[in-house]
Amino acid sequence: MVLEKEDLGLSLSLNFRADNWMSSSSNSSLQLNLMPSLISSSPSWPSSDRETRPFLKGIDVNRLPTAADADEEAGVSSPNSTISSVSGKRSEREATGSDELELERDCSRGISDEEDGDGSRKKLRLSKDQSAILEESFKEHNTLNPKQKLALSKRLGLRARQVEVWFQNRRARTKLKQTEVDCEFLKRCCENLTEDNRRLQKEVQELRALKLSPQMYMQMTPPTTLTMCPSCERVAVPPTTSSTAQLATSVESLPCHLGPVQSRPITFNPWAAAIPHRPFNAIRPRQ
DNA sequence: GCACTCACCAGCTTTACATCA
DNA sequence: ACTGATGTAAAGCTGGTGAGT
Repeated sequence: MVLEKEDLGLSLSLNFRADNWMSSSSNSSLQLNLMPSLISSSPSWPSSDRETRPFLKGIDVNRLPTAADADEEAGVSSPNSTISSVSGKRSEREATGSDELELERDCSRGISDEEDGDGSRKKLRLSKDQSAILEESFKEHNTLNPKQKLALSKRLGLRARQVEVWFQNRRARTKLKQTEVDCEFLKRCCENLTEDNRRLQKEVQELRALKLSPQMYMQMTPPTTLTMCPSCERVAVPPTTSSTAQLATSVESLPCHLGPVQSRPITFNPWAAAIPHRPFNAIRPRQ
C-alpha cells in the first residue's frame, strides 16, 4: 500500500500579499496547511488492514497502560527526557545505577513483563481512530500541556510518553513540510528575478543604442518620477509632457492640503513585492 | 545570585515495518 | 516465494532552555 502525501491529510497553499512580505509585523502570508483535510484519511493503516498484519506477534503495543505506565503518567511523564535533560549529569545518574532509574528507563522503552525480553523494540502502529484523534488534537494545539497529554493518552489508551512522542514527530513533519514550501517559493523568486534581470539588461542595451542617436533621445518622454504628498499619502499625477519646467512645477500641483510640500519619490523594492513574510504559525517558538 | 533538578522541546538518529521492483 | 532497496513513522538520544527550589 502506498500512501501519498494527500493520504496524510497534508495540503499546501501559497497565499501572500506582495506588499507586506518583508514586513516582520505583517500577517502570515505564506500559508501552510498541514492539518488533516480529511481526518479519516490520515492514518497510516486502515484498521481492517491492521488487523491482518503480522507485526504484533510479541505484545500488543496498543495495550492499555499498565501499572508501570500509570506511575509514569502520575508524574514521570517523560522519563527518557528526564534522564536526557540532565545532560551534564547523565553519566553521574547512570553511574549510580539506582533501581528506580533503571525501572524508569525500561518503562520509557516500553519494556515490560509482557515483552519477550530479547531487547528488540516492537513498533507501535497507531490505529485509524488513534491517528484521527491525534490529528484532531494537533489541529487544535500543536503542543500539549501535561493535563491535555494525560487526557489524550487515557482517551487513546496509550502511554503519555507515546502521545508526547507523536506530537514531537508531528511538529517535526510540519516543519519539514514548511521548509519544503519555503524552498520551493524561494526557487520561484529566484527564477522571477533572473527573468527580471534579463529583461532589464535588454532594456539597458536598448537605451544605450538610443543614446547613440541624439534626435530620438530628445523626443523621448522623460523618466517618470512619482511623487507623493506626505500628508494625504496620495500620488501626484505625473506630467504628460516632456517639459522640464512642467516637471519641476509638478510638485506644487500635488493634491496637498498643507501647501507646498516636499516630494517623496516612491521606491519600489522587488524583494518587498516578491517575498512574503515567512509564516510559522504551526511552529511553536522555542522556549 | 548561584547551583541544581526537573520537564519539555528541537534536531538528529535508529529501528521496525511495509511496499515495490 | 524470496530478496534487497527504499520510504515512513515510532521511538531513542543528545543538548538546550525555562521554571522552581
